Amino acid sequence: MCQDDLVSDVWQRPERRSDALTKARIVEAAITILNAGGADALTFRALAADLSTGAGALYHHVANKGELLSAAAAEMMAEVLADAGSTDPATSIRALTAGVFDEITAHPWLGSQLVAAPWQPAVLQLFDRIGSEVTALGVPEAAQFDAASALVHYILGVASQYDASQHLDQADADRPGFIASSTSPLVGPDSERYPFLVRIEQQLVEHDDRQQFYAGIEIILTGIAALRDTERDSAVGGVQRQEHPCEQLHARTDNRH
Amino acid sequence: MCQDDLVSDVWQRPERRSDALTKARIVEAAITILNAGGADALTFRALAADLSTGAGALYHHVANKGELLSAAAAEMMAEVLADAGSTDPATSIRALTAGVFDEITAHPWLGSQLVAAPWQPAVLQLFDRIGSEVTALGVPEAAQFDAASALVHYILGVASQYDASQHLDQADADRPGFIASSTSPLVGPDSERYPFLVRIEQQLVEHDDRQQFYAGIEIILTGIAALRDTERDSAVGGVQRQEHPCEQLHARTDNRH
DNA sequence: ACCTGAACACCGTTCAAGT
DNA sequence: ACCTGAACACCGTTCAAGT
Repeated sequence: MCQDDLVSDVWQRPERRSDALTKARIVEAAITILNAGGADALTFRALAADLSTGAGALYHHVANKGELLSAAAAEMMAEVLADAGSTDPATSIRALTAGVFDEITAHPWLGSQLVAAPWQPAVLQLFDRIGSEVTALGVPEAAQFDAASALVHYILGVASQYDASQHLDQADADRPGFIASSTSPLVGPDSERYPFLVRIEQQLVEHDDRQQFYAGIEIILTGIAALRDTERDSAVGGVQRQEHPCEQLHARTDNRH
Repeated sequence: MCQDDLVSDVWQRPERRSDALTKARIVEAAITILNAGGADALTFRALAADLSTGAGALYHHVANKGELLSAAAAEMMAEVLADAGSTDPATSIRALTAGVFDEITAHPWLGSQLVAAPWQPAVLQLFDRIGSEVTALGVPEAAQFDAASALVHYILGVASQYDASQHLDQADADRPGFIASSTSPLVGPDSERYPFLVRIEQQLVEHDDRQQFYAGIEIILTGIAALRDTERDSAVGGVQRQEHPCEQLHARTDNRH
Protein backbone atom coordinates (compact mmCIF):
# COMPACT_ATOMS: atom_id res chain seq x y z
CA MET A 1 0.00 0.00 0.00
CA CYS A 2 1.94 3.32 0.69
CA GLN A 3 1.01 4.79 -2.69
CA ASP A 4 2.54 8.16 -1.87
CA ASP A 5 6.02 6.86 -1.28
CA LEU A 6 6.16 4.82 -4.45
CA VAL A 7 4.84 7.54 -6.73
CA SER A 8 6.33 10.80 -5.53
CA ASP A 9 8.70 10.44 -2.62
CA VAL A 10 11.23 8.18 -4.27
CA TRP A 11 11.43 10.54 -7.21
CA GLN A 12 12.09 13.61 -5.08
CA ARG A 13 14.77 12.06 -2.93
CA PRO A 14 16.79 9.61 -5.03
CA GLU A 15 19.38 9.01 -2.30
CA ARG A 16 16.62 7.47 -0.14
CA ARG A 17 15.92 4.84 -2.78
CA SER A 18 17.22 2.11 -0.52
CA ASP A 19 14.05 1.13 1.26
CA ALA A 20 15.98 -0.43 4.11
CA LEU A 21 13.86 -1.88 6.85
CA THR A 22 13.85 0.28 9.97
CA LYS A 23 11.77 0.20 13.12
CA ALA A 24 10.21 3.53 12.18
CA ARG A 25 9.06 2.24 8.80
CA ILE A 26 7.73 -0.95 10.34
CA VAL A 27 5.77 0.94 13.00
CA GLU A 28 4.41 3.28 10.36
CA ALA A 29 3.19 0.38 8.27
CA ALA A 30 1.71 -1.26 11.35
CA ILE A 31 -0.26 1.88 12.16
CA THR A 32 -1.61 1.95 8.62
CA ILE A 33 -2.83 -1.62 8.95
CA LEU A 34 -4.27 -1.02 12.42
CA ASN A 35 -6.15 2.11 11.42
CA ALA A 36 -7.53 0.42 8.34
CA GLY A 37 -8.45 -3.01 9.64
CA GLY A 38 -8.31 -2.92 13.41
CA ALA A 39 -6.26 -4.92 15.86
CA ASP A 40 -7.03 -8.27 14.28
CA ALA A 41 -5.68 -7.15 10.93
CA LEU A 42 -2.17 -6.63 12.24
CA THR A 43 -0.25 -9.82 11.55
CA PHE A 44 3.45 -10.31 11.06
CA ARG A 45 2.65 -12.03 7.79
CA ALA A 46 0.41 -9.22 6.56
CA LEU A 47 2.87 -6.60 7.76
CA ALA A 48 5.75 -8.35 6.03
CA ALA A 49 3.75 -8.58 2.83
CA ASP A 50 3.01 -4.84 2.93
CA LEU A 51 6.70 -4.17 3.39
CA SER A 52 7.66 -6.67 0.69
CA THR A 53 9.79 -8.76 2.98
CA GLY A 54 9.64 -11.93 5.02
CA ALA A 55 8.02 -12.25 8.39
CA GLY A 56 11.26 -13.13 10.11
CA ALA A 57 12.97 -9.98 8.90
CA LEU A 58 10.79 -7.87 11.17
CA TYR A 59 12.33 -9.46 14.23
CA HIS A 60 15.62 -7.78 13.44
CA HIS A 61 14.00 -4.44 14.30
CA VAL A 62 11.25 -5.18 16.81
CA ALA A 63 11.50 -7.66 19.64
CA ASN A 64 7.95 -8.95 19.40
CA LYS A 65 4.38 -7.97 18.67
CA GLY A 66 3.97 -6.31 22.04
CA GLU A 67 6.78 -3.88 21.34
CA LEU A 68 5.33 -3.17 17.93
CA LEU A 69 1.89 -2.35 19.33
CA SER A 70 3.43 -0.33 22.11
CA ALA A 71 5.46 1.73 19.67
CA ALA A 72 2.45 2.28 17.43
CA ALA A 73 0.36 3.49 20.35
CA ALA A 74 3.15 5.76 21.55
CA GLU A 75 3.38 7.42 18.14
CA MET A 76 -0.35 8.00 18.00
CA MET A 77 -0.35 9.44 21.50
CA ALA A 78 2.54 11.75 20.72
CA GLU A 79 0.60 13.19 17.79
CA VAL A 80 -2.49 13.76 19.89
CA LEU A 81 -0.57 15.42 22.70
CA ALA A 82 1.37 17.61 20.30
CA ASP A 83 -1.58 19.77 19.34
CA ALA A 84 -3.13 20.57 22.69
CA GLY A 85 -1.55 23.73 24.00
CA SER A 86 -3.30 26.31 26.11
CA THR A 87 -2.43 28.88 28.72
CA ASP A 88 -5.08 27.80 31.19
CA PRO A 89 -4.37 24.40 32.76
CA ALA A 90 -8.01 23.37 33.15
CA THR A 91 -8.66 24.22 29.53
CA SER A 92 -5.56 22.27 28.57
CA ILE A 93 -6.78 19.22 30.43
CA ARG A 94 -10.15 19.44 28.69
CA ALA A 95 -8.54 19.80 25.27
CA LEU A 96 -6.01 17.09 25.99
CA THR A 97 -8.49 14.51 27.18
CA ALA A 98 -10.93 15.37 24.42
CA GLY A 99 -8.20 14.78 21.87
CA VAL A 100 -7.40 11.38 23.33
CA PHE A 101 -11.09 10.51 23.37
CA ASP A 102 -11.45 11.44 19.71
CA GLU A 103 -8.42 9.41 18.72
CA ILE A 104 -9.67 6.37 20.58
CA THR A 105 -13.14 6.48 19.10
CA ALA A 106 -11.68 6.98 15.64
CA HIS A 107 -9.21 4.12 16.08
CA PRO A 108 -10.52 1.55 18.55
CA TRP A 109 -7.33 -0.52 18.43
CA LEU A 110 -5.63 2.32 20.28
CA GLY A 111 -8.00 2.04 23.20
CA SER A 112 -7.45 -1.69 23.38
CA GLN A 113 -3.72 -1.26 23.31
CA LEU A 114 -3.60 1.47 25.96
CA VAL A 115 -5.50 -0.84 28.22
CA ALA A 116 -3.71 -4.05 27.30
CA ALA A 117 -0.18 -3.17 28.40
CA PRO A 118 0.26 -1.57 31.80
CA TRP A 119 2.35 1.59 31.78
CA GLN A 120 3.58 1.42 28.27
CA PRO A 121 5.20 4.61 26.88
CA ALA A 122 1.95 5.91 25.42
CA VAL A 123 0.33 5.87 28.85
CA LEU A 124 3.41 7.39 30.46
CA GLN A 125 3.28 10.25 27.97
CA LEU A 126 -0.35 10.90 28.79
CA PHE A 127 0.25 10.60 32.53
CA ASP A 128 3.18 12.98 32.44
CA ARG A 129 1.37 15.56 30.40
CA ILE A 130 -1.70 15.48 32.60
CA GLY A 131 0.51 15.61 35.68
CA SER A 132 2.14 18.77 34.41
CA GLU A 133 -1.23 20.41 33.86
CA VAL A 134 -2.42 19.31 37.28
CA THR A 135 0.67 20.92 38.75
CA ALA A 136 -0.06 24.13 36.86
CA LEU A 137 -3.55 23.93 38.25
CA GLY A 138 -2.14 24.61 41.72
CA VAL A 139 -2.71 21.20 43.25
CA PRO A 140 -0.31 20.72 46.20
CA GLU A 141 2.56 18.39 45.50
CA ALA A 142 1.37 15.62 47.76
CA ALA A 143 -1.88 15.33 45.82
CA GLN A 144 -0.60 15.79 42.28
CA PHE A 145 0.06 12.11 41.83
CA ASP A 146 -3.42 11.16 43.01
CA ALA A 147 -5.08 13.78 40.85
CA ALA A 148 -3.21 12.86 37.69
CA SER A 149 -3.73 9.16 38.14
CA ALA A 150 -7.45 9.65 38.71
CA LEU A 151 -7.73 11.39 35.35
CA VAL A 152 -5.55 8.86 33.55
CA HIS A 153 -7.38 5.89 35.01
CA TYR A 154 -10.71 7.39 34.04
CA ILE A 155 -9.52 7.86 30.47
CA LEU A 156 -8.20 4.31 30.33
CA GLY A 157 -11.51 3.03 31.60
CA VAL A 158 -13.35 4.86 28.87
CA ALA A 159 -10.82 3.58 26.35
CA SER A 160 -11.55 0.03 27.39
CA GLN A 161 -15.17 0.36 26.35
CA TYR A 162 -14.35 1.01 22.73
CA ASP A 163 -12.67 -2.26 21.96
CA ALA A 164 -14.34 -3.65 18.85
CA SER A 165 -12.47 -6.94 18.81
CA GLN A 166 -14.81 -8.83 21.07
CA HIS A 167 -18.55 -8.72 20.47
CA LEU A 168 -20.68 -10.31 23.15
CA ASP A 169 -23.86 -9.74 21.22
CA GLN A 170 -23.72 -8.53 17.68
CA ALA A 171 -27.46 -7.89 17.67
CA ASP A 172 -28.00 -4.65 15.82
CA ALA A 173 -25.89 -2.67 13.45
CA ASP A 174 -25.71 0.62 15.28
CA ARG A 175 -23.80 0.01 18.46
CA PRO A 176 -23.26 3.03 20.68
CA GLY A 177 -19.95 2.70 22.45
CA PHE A 178 -21.96 2.49 25.59
CA ILE A 179 -23.93 -0.61 26.52
CA ALA A 180 -25.49 -2.74 23.80
CA SER A 181 -28.07 -0.66 22.04
CA SER A 182 -31.49 -1.86 22.91
CA THR A 183 -33.08 -5.19 23.50
CA SER A 184 -30.80 -7.93 24.74
CA PRO A 185 -29.60 -6.99 28.20
CA LEU A 186 -32.49 -4.97 29.54
CA VAL A 187 -35.65 -6.93 28.97
CA GLY A 188 -37.52 -9.62 30.84
CA PRO A 189 -35.83 -10.95 33.98
CA ASP A 190 -33.07 -8.36 33.64
CA SER A 191 -35.46 -5.81 35.05
CA GLU A 192 -34.73 -7.39 38.39
CA ARG A 193 -31.09 -8.04 37.71
CA TYR A 194 -30.30 -4.49 36.59
CA PRO A 195 -32.85 -2.23 38.29
CA PHE A 196 -30.80 0.94 37.94
CA LEU A 197 -29.97 0.42 34.28
CA VAL A 198 -33.59 -0.33 33.49
CA ARG A 199 -34.73 2.80 35.26
CA ILE A 200 -32.38 5.10 33.36
CA GLU A 201 -32.78 3.17 30.12
CA GLN A 202 -34.04 6.27 28.38
CA GLN A 203 -30.81 8.17 29.07
CA LEU A 204 -28.90 5.07 28.12
CA VAL A 205 -30.34 5.10 24.64
CA GLU A 206 -30.38 8.84 24.08
CA HIS A 207 -27.10 9.84 25.63
CA ASP A 208 -24.09 11.02 23.69
CA ASP A 209 -20.82 9.25 24.41
CA ARG A 210 -18.75 12.37 24.06
CA GLN A 211 -20.93 14.43 26.39
CA GLN A 212 -20.78 11.65 28.93
CA PHE A 213 -17.01 11.57 28.68
CA TYR A 214 -16.83 15.32 29.24
CA ALA A 215 -19.16 15.04 32.22
CA GLY A 216 -16.82 12.53 33.83
CA ILE A 217 -13.83 14.79 33.28
CA GLU A 218 -15.71 17.66 34.90
CA ILE A 219 -16.61 15.52 37.91
CA ILE A 220 -12.98 14.63 38.44
CA LEU A 221 -11.81 18.21 37.87
CA THR A 222 -14.26 19.34 40.52
CA GLY A 223 -12.91 16.75 42.91
CA ILE A 224 -9.36 17.83 42.15
CA ALA A 225 -10.21 21.47 42.79
CA ALA A 226 -11.61 20.53 46.19
CA LEU A 227 -8.48 18.50 46.85
CA ARG A 228 -6.44 21.62 46.21
CA ASP A 229 -8.43 23.70 48.68
CA THR A 230 -8.71 21.17 51.50
CA GLU A 231 -5.16 19.81 51.61
CA ARG A 232 -4.01 22.54 53.94
CA ASP A 233 -4.11 20.97 57.41
CA SER A 234 -2.14 17.86 56.45
CA ALA A 235 0.58 20.43 55.70
CA VAL A 236 3.61 18.18 55.54
CA GLY A 237 3.60 17.03 51.97
CA GLY A 238 4.42 13.39 52.57
CA VAL A 239 2.66 10.56 50.83
CA GLN A 240 0.64 9.34 53.79
CA ARG A 241 -2.65 10.96 54.63
CA GLN A 242 -4.49 10.20 57.81
CA GLU A 243 -7.94 9.52 56.43
CA HIS A 244 -10.01 9.84 53.31
CA PRO A 245 -9.97 13.63 52.87
CA CYS A 246 -13.58 13.80 51.79
CA GLU A 247 -15.65 12.98 54.83
CA GLN A 248 -17.66 16.14 54.30
CA LEU A 249 -19.41 14.31 51.50
CA HIS A 250 -20.78 11.92 54.05
CA ALA A 251 -21.60 14.75 56.44
CA ARG A 252 -23.47 16.79 53.85
CA THR A 253 -25.71 13.84 53.02
CA ASP A 254 -27.79 14.37 56.14
CA ASN A 255 -28.66 18.05 56.09
CA ARG A 256 -30.60 18.36 52.89
CA HIS A 257 -32.30 21.73 52.75
CA MET B 1 -7.48 -30.36 40.64
CA CYS B 2 -10.74 -29.88 42.64
CA GLN B 3 -9.53 -31.97 45.57
CA ASP B 4 -12.57 -31.13 47.69
CA ASP B 5 -15.11 -32.50 45.27
CA LEU B 6 -13.34 -35.76 44.72
CA VAL B 7 -12.79 -36.48 48.38
CA SER B 8 -15.90 -35.36 50.18
CA ASP B 9 -18.61 -34.01 47.94
CA VAL B 10 -19.19 -37.12 45.87
CA TRP B 11 -19.46 -39.19 49.00
CA GLN B 12 -22.06 -36.92 50.59
CA ARG B 13 -24.30 -36.68 47.55
CA PRO B 14 -24.31 -40.01 45.75
CA GLU B 15 -27.17 -39.03 43.43
CA ARG B 16 -24.89 -36.36 41.91
CA ARG B 17 -22.45 -39.05 40.80
CA SER B 18 -23.23 -38.33 37.14
CA ASP B 19 -20.65 -35.67 36.42
CA ALA B 20 -22.57 -34.42 33.42
CA LEU B 21 -21.00 -31.49 31.70
CA THR B 22 -22.85 -28.26 32.38
CA LYS B 23 -22.00 -24.65 31.73
CA ALA B 24 -21.79 -24.01 35.46
CA ARG B 25 -19.24 -26.78 35.98
CA ILE B 26 -17.21 -25.62 33.00
CA VAL B 27 -17.15 -22.03 34.24
CA GLU B 28 -16.20 -23.20 37.71
CA ALA B 29 -13.29 -25.21 36.32
CA ALA B 30 -12.25 -22.25 34.17
CA ILE B 31 -12.15 -19.97 37.21
CA THR B 32 -9.97 -22.49 39.02
CA ILE B 33 -7.51 -22.51 36.15
CA LEU B 34 -7.58 -18.71 35.79
CA ASN B 35 -7.01 -18.06 39.47
CA ALA B 36 -4.18 -20.56 39.58
CA GLY B 37 -2.32 -19.84 36.36
CA GLY B 38 -3.62 -16.57 34.97
CA ALA B 39 -5.26 -15.79 31.67
CA ASP B 40 -2.69 -17.61 29.58
CA ALA B 41 -3.30 -20.87 31.43
CA LEU B 42 -6.92 -21.09 30.31
CA THR B 43 -6.98 -23.25 27.20
CA PHE B 44 -9.78 -25.36 25.85
CA ARG B 45 -7.40 -28.29 25.83
CA ALA B 46 -6.32 -27.75 29.45
CA LEU B 47 -9.89 -27.12 30.51
CA ALA B 48 -11.08 -30.28 28.78
CA ALA B 49 -8.31 -32.28 30.41
CA ASP B 50 -9.31 -31.00 33.85
CA LEU B 51 -12.88 -32.01 33.15
CA SER B 52 -11.83 -35.37 31.72
CA THR B 53 -13.42 -34.73 28.38
CA GLY B 54 -12.57 -33.66 24.87
CA ALA B 55 -12.05 -30.08 23.80
CA GLY B 56 -14.96 -30.16 21.39
CA ALA B 57 -17.41 -31.23 24.09
CA LEU B 58 -17.13 -27.82 25.72
CA TYR B 59 -18.69 -26.17 22.70
CA HIS B 60 -21.97 -27.86 23.48
CA HIS B 61 -22.26 -25.66 26.55
CA VAL B 62 -20.36 -22.46 25.80
CA ALA B 63 -20.37 -20.67 22.47
CA ASN B 64 -16.71 -19.66 22.50
CA LYS B 65 -13.88 -18.56 24.71
CA GLY B 66 -15.26 -15.05 25.02
CA GLU B 67 -18.48 -16.29 26.54
CA LEU B 68 -16.50 -18.49 28.91
CA LEU B 69 -14.35 -15.63 30.14
CA SER B 70 -17.36 -13.35 30.38
CA ALA B 71 -19.23 -15.88 32.49
CA ALA B 72 -16.21 -16.43 34.73
CA ALA B 73 -15.83 -12.70 35.31
CA ALA B 74 -19.55 -12.33 36.00
CA GLU B 75 -19.42 -15.00 38.66
CA MET B 76 -16.42 -13.41 40.36
CA MET B 77 -18.11 -10.00 40.29
CA ALA B 78 -21.33 -11.40 41.73
CA GLU B 79 -19.38 -12.79 44.67
CA VAL B 80 -17.64 -9.50 45.31
CA LEU B 81 -20.84 -7.46 45.12
CA ALA B 82 -22.70 -9.91 47.37
CA ASP B 83 -20.79 -8.97 50.49
CA ALA B 84 -20.83 -5.19 50.40
CA GLY B 85 -23.92 -3.99 52.21
CA SER B 86 -24.17 -0.79 54.19
CA THR B 87 -26.80 1.72 55.19
CA ASP B 88 -24.83 4.76 54.06
CA PRO B 89 -24.48 5.02 50.28
CA ALA B 90 -21.06 6.68 50.33
CA THR B 91 -19.77 3.99 52.67
CA SER B 92 -21.27 1.37 50.39
CA ILE B 93 -19.50 2.81 47.38
CA ARG B 94 -16.19 2.78 49.25
CA ALA B 95 -16.69 -0.81 50.39
CA LEU B 96 -17.91 -1.90 46.96
CA THR B 97 -15.06 -0.41 45.01
CA ALA B 98 -12.50 -1.57 47.55
CA GLY B 99 -13.81 -5.10 47.18
CA VAL B 100 -13.49 -4.96 43.42
CA PHE B 101 -9.98 -3.56 43.75
CA ASP B 102 -8.96 -6.39 46.06
CA GLU B 103 -10.38 -9.02 43.77
CA ILE B 104 -8.58 -7.56 40.76
CA THR B 105 -5.22 -7.35 42.47
CA ALA B 106 -5.63 -10.88 43.78
CA HIS B 107 -6.66 -12.22 40.37
CA PRO B 108 -5.19 -10.09 37.58
CA TRP B 109 -6.99 -12.05 34.86
CA LEU B 110 -10.21 -10.49 36.14
CA GLY B 111 -8.94 -6.99 35.49
CA SER B 112 -7.87 -7.95 31.99
CA GLN B 113 -11.23 -9.50 31.26
CA LEU B 114 -13.29 -6.60 32.61
CA VAL B 115 -11.37 -4.35 30.30
CA ALA B 116 -11.25 -6.66 27.30
CA ALA B 117 -14.96 -7.00 26.60
CA PRO B 118 -17.05 -3.83 26.58
CA TRP B 119 -20.17 -4.01 28.72
CA GLN B 120 -20.09 -7.65 29.52
CA PRO B 121 -22.41 -8.80 32.33
CA ALA B 122 -19.74 -8.40 35.00
CA VAL B 123 -19.39 -4.71 34.17
CA LEU B 124 -23.15 -4.26 33.95
CA GLN B 125 -23.50 -5.72 37.44
CA LEU B 126 -20.94 -3.30 38.78
CA PHE B 127 -22.44 -0.37 36.93
CA ASP B 128 -25.93 -1.15 38.14
CA ARG B 129 -24.88 -1.56 41.73
CA ILE B 130 -22.89 1.67 41.75
CA GLY B 131 -25.76 3.45 40.02
CA SER B 132 -28.12 2.38 42.76
CA GLU B 133 -25.78 3.70 45.43
CA VAL B 134 -25.33 6.95 43.52
CA THR B 135 -29.09 7.30 43.44
CA ALA B 136 -29.28 6.70 47.19
CA LEU B 137 -26.64 9.38 47.55
CA GLY B 138 -29.18 11.95 46.39
CA VAL B 139 -27.71 12.75 43.00
CA PRO B 140 -30.43 14.18 40.73
CA GLU B 141 -31.67 11.79 38.09
CA ALA B 142 -30.16 13.63 35.15
CA ALA B 143 -26.68 13.26 36.64
CA GLN B 144 -26.89 9.72 37.99
CA PHE B 145 -25.74 8.19 34.75
CA ASP B 146 -22.73 10.50 34.53
CA ALA B 147 -21.79 9.92 38.15
CA ALA B 148 -22.03 6.14 37.99
CA SER B 149 -20.14 5.89 34.73
CA ALA B 150 -17.34 8.08 36.07
CA LEU B 151 -16.84 5.69 38.95
CA VAL B 152 -17.07 2.60 36.77
CA HIS B 153 -14.68 3.96 34.17
CA TYR B 154 -12.19 4.87 36.86
CA ILE B 155 -12.32 1.36 38.28
CA LEU B 156 -11.90 -0.15 34.82
CA GLY B 157 -8.90 2.06 34.22
CA VAL B 158 -7.29 0.89 37.42
CA ALA B 159 -8.14 -2.68 36.50
CA SER B 160 -6.32 -2.29 33.21
CA GLN B 161 -3.07 -1.57 35.00
CA TYR B 162 -2.94 -4.94 36.71
CA ASP B 163 -2.74 -7.10 33.62
CA ALA B 164 0.21 -9.42 34.10
CA SER B 165 0.06 -11.03 30.67
CA GLN B 166 2.19 -8.49 28.87
CA HIS B 167 5.50 -7.34 30.34
CA LEU B 168 7.17 -4.47 28.56
CA ASP B 169 10.23 -4.63 30.76
CA GLN B 170 10.67 -7.51 33.15
CA ALA B 171 13.58 -5.74 34.82
CA ASP B 172 13.26 -6.36 38.52
CA ALA B 173 11.35 -8.88 40.51
CA ASP B 174 9.23 -6.57 42.64
CA ARG B 175 6.89 -4.78 40.32
CA PRO B 176 4.45 -2.39 41.92
CA GLY B 177 1.22 -2.35 39.98
CA PHE B 178 2.07 1.20 39.16
CA ILE B 179 4.79 2.14 36.72
CA ALA B 180 7.83 -0.06 36.32
CA SER B 181 9.74 -0.03 39.57
CA SER B 182 12.89 1.95 39.22
CA THR B 183 15.50 2.28 36.57
CA SER B 184 14.33 1.81 33.03
CA PRO B 185 11.85 4.55 32.21
CA LEU B 186 13.03 7.43 34.35
CA VAL B 187 16.74 7.85 33.78
CA GLY B 188 18.91 9.67 31.29
CA PRO B 189 17.08 11.35 28.42
CA ASP B 190 13.74 10.45 29.98
CA SER B 191 14.24 13.31 32.40
CA GLU B 192 13.26 15.54 29.53
CA ARG B 193 10.66 13.23 28.12
CA TYR B 194 8.82 12.71 31.42
CA PRO B 195 9.48 15.82 33.51
CA PHE B 196 6.49 15.37 35.79
CA LEU B 197 7.13 11.70 36.49
CA VAL B 198 10.78 12.40 37.21
CA ARG B 199 9.88 15.15 39.64
CA ILE B 200 7.47 13.01 41.65
CA GLU B 201 9.62 9.91 41.31
CA GLN B 202 9.89 9.65 45.07
CA GLN B 203 6.13 9.31 45.49
CA LEU B 204 6.11 6.94 42.57
CA VAL B 205 8.36 4.52 44.35
CA GLU B 206 6.98 4.93 47.86
CA HIS B 207 3.29 5.11 47.14
CA ASP B 208 0.80 2.40 48.01
CA ASP B 209 -1.46 1.23 45.20
CA ARG B 210 -4.44 0.74 47.44
CA GLN B 211 -4.16 4.20 49.00
CA GLN B 212 -3.88 5.70 45.55
CA PHE B 213 -6.98 3.86 44.45
CA TYR B 214 -8.90 5.15 47.46
CA ALA B 215 -7.70 8.67 46.78
CA GLY B 216 -9.12 8.49 43.27
CA ILE B 217 -12.45 7.26 44.56
CA GLU B 218 -12.57 10.16 47.01
CA ILE B 219 -11.80 12.67 44.28
CA ILE B 220 -14.70 11.37 42.20
CA LEU B 221 -17.04 11.21 45.19
CA THR B 222 -16.23 14.84 45.91
CA GLY B 223 -17.00 15.74 42.32
CA ILE B 224 -20.26 13.82 42.49
CA ALA B 225 -21.27 15.60 45.70
CA ALA B 226 -20.70 18.94 43.99
CA LEU B 227 -22.71 17.72 41.02
CA ARG B 228 -25.58 17.03 43.37
CA ASP B 229 -25.49 20.50 44.84
CA THR B 230 -25.01 22.51 41.66
CA GLU B 231 -27.51 20.79 39.34
CA ARG B 232 -30.33 23.00 40.49
CA ASP B 233 -30.59 25.70 37.85
CA SER B 234 -30.64 23.31 34.89
CA ALA B 235 -33.82 22.11 36.58
CA VAL B 236 -35.41 20.22 33.72
CA GLY B 237 -33.90 16.79 34.12
CA GLY B 238 -33.27 16.06 30.46
CA VAL B 239 -30.05 14.61 29.14
CA GLN B 240 -28.70 17.73 27.56
CA ARG B 241 -26.83 20.26 29.66
CA GLN B 242 -25.89 23.65 28.34
CA GLU B 243 -22.26 23.77 29.35
CA HIS B 244 -19.69 21.99 31.45
CA PRO B 245 -21.29 22.48 34.88
CA CYS B 246 -17.99 23.13 36.59
CA GLU B 247 -16.74 26.44 35.39
CA GLN B 248 -16.21 27.57 38.97
CA LEU B 249 -13.07 25.44 38.95
CA HIS B 250 -11.63 27.75 36.36
CA ALA B 251 -12.92 30.83 38.19
CA ARG B 252 -11.49 29.82 41.54
CA THR B 253 -8.05 29.41 40.04
CA ASP B 254 -7.50 33.17 39.95
CA ASN B 255 -8.46 34.39 43.40
CA ARG B 256 -6.04 32.55 45.62
CA HIS B 257 -6.17 34.18 49.03
C1' DA C 1 24.65 -7.62 9.52
C1' DC C 2 20.53 -8.23 7.29
C1' DC C 3 17.19 -10.84 5.09
C1' DT C 4 14.48 -15.18 3.57
C1' DG C 5 10.76 -18.30 4.20
C1' DA C 6 9.91 -22.81 5.61
C1' DA C 7 9.12 -24.99 9.95
C1' DC C 8 7.73 -25.24 14.82
C1' DA C 9 4.64 -24.87 18.72
C1' DC C 10 0.35 -23.70 20.00
C1' DC C 11 -3.94 -21.67 19.73
C1' DG C 12 -9.56 -21.61 18.97
C1' DT C 13 -12.76 -23.93 16.50
C1' DT C 14 -14.98 -27.48 13.51
C1' DC C 15 -16.91 -31.82 12.30
C1' DA C 16 -17.37 -36.63 10.88
C1' DA C 17 -17.80 -40.38 13.66
C1' DG C 18 -19.24 -42.68 17.65
C1' DT C 19 -22.67 -43.62 21.99
C1' DA D 1 -28.56 -35.15 22.37
C1' DC D 2 -24.10 -35.44 23.92
C1' DC D 3 -19.47 -36.54 23.49
C1' DT D 4 -14.88 -37.76 21.10
C1' DG D 5 -10.56 -36.34 19.25
C1' DA D 6 -8.33 -35.81 15.03
C1' DA D 7 -8.02 -32.17 11.71
C1' DC D 8 -8.21 -27.39 10.05
C1' DA D 9 -6.91 -22.58 9.85
C1' DC D 10 -4.15 -19.34 11.69
C1' DC D 11 -1.27 -17.31 14.83
C1' DG D 12 3.73 -15.54 16.90
C1' DT D 13 8.22 -16.87 16.76
C1' DT D 14 12.50 -19.37 15.46
C1' DC D 15 16.35 -20.61 12.70
C1' DA D 16 19.24 -22.81 9.16
C1' DA D 17 20.33 -21.05 4.97
C1' DG D 18 21.34 -17.50 1.90
C1' DT D 19 23.35 -12.44 0.46
